[in-house]
Amino acid sequence: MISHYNKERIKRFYNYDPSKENSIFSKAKELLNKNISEAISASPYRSRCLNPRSKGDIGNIIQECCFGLPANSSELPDFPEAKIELKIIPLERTSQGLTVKERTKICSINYHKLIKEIWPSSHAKRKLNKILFIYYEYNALSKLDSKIKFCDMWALNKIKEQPIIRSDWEVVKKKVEQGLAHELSETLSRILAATRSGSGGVDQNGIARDLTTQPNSRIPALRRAFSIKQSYTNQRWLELFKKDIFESIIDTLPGASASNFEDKVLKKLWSFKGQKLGDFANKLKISIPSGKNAAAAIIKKAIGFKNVNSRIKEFDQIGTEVRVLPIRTKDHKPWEAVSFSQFKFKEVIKEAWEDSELLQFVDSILFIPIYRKAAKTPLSQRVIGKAFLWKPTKNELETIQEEWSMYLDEIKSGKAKPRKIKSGSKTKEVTSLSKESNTKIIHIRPHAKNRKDRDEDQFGNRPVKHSFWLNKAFVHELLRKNV
DNA sequence: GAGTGATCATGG
DNA sequence: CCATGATCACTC
Repeated sequence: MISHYNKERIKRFYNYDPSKENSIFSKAKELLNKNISEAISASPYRSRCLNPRSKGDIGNIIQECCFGLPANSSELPDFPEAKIELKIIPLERTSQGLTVKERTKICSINYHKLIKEIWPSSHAKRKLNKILFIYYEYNALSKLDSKIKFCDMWALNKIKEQPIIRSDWEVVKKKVEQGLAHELSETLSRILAATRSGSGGVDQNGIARDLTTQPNSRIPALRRAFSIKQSYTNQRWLELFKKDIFESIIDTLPGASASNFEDKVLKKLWSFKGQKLGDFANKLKISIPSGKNAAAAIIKKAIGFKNVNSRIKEFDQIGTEVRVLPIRTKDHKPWEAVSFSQFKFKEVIKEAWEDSELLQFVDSILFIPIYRKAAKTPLSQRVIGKAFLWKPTKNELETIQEEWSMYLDEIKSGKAKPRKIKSGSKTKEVTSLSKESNTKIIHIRPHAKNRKDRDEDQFGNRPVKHSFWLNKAFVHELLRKNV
C-alpha cells in the first residue's frame, strides 16, 4: 500500500476526491488569489512552518497543506489514482510583467535505466502524462505573502508539441546510448531538456561534485534531470493568462507541424531572399516599421500572421529570439555587434551559468540578414538576405561560458570601475573590463540611455549600464557559414 | 575601417 | 518611463 497517500483521510480532511480530476481541479481553483498564509490557514496542517531556506518549500507547503499529500520521493504521480502530477510554478515580476522564474524539474535521469526505456512507457512520459500547474507570484521578501495566481490542467496528449517533447527525449537517450552522457546539454533540446541537478559546483580539486556513471563509457557524467524549459512554461502561462497575444505558426503556415515548423519558417523566409524591403512590403500591403519591430514584422507577415503585434507562439515556447542582422552589401560584414539584454552588475555576479540570463538568450536565435549599401540607405531599398537559425554548438557554448565567467571575475575584482580619459578634444569614460578584441564570441559594452543612465557595482562604483554583446566578427562568421 | 564608447528611437 | 533593438560617432 502507498504509505503517504490516504484517500479517505484526504476526502475527510481536505474536502476533495484525489482520485477524480475534476475534484482536484476545483480544489486548485479554491486557492486562486490567496497568498500562502491564507492557503495554509484553511488547512488541517496549519501549524506547518515554512522553511525559509528551502528553495522548494512553497511547493511542498501547497502540496501538503492544501492537497494533503506529504512530500515523498515516490516514482508514482502525486495523485496516483488520477495519474496527475502537481507542479507549483513561481512567477516573478520583470520588465516584461509577470514571467515564469525557472525551469520545471520533471524527474531525475538514471542513465543506465534510460537506455533500456522506450518513450511510450518511459519514466519521463509517465510523469508528463498530466500535470496540474499552479502558478504563484513569488515574493522574495515575504514568502508567505506569495500569491497564487492561476491553475492549469495540462495533458501531454492534448497539446501539439508532443512530437517535440518526444524527439527531445529521443535525442537525450541517443546521446546516452552512444556513451556521451558527459556531452549532454540543455541546448540539445527545445522543450524537455536534460538539466543539471544536484548540488552543483566543483570540489577542491576542481572536479564537479555531481558526477555519476554512465553506460557504454567510463567517462563520468554530470547528474541530470529532465526538466521543462522555462520558455515553454512561460509561453503557456502567458497564453492562458493574458489571452490573444499569440499567433501560432502551426496554425498559420500551410504544412507546418510541431516537428518541422522551424524548417518551414526558414524555407518560407528563403523564398523572399533578394527582395527589397519596399517591394516586399508593397506586395503584402504592409508598412515595415523602422523600429525594433522590423524583423518580427517581416517574419510574421511572411508567415501569414494577421497581427504584426502578436507574439509567435512556437518561438516563445522554445525560446527562439528573432533578430535583424544589418549587413554591408560590399563585403557582407555585419554593421554592428548584436546586443543582448542588459544586466545589473550586482545581480549578474550572483548568477550560476546554468541559470544565467545569457545562457537563456543564446539558446537559439533566428537571424534575418538585411543588406544595405550605406548606413543611410532607406529601409525600402534594403534587401532581404538568407535567414538562418543559430543554436550554439558545444564548443561555442564552452567559449561563451568561459568568457562569461571571465567577465564575472573581472566585475567581482572591481574592473567595472569607470574612469575618465581624454580622447582627442573630448573626455570619455572607460572601465577596465576586457574589450571585444580580447574575446571570441561575447563581450561586455555600455548600453545606456545616456551618460547619466548608470548602474552600480558591489563596491559602489557607478559605471553606465552595460550589456553583453555578440562579437561582430563572430556574427560575421555565422553569416559566412550560412550563405 | 577597426575598435569601442555613447546614444537614438520606439513601444510596451 | 525604461528596457531594448539598432546605430552613431569619434579616435587611432
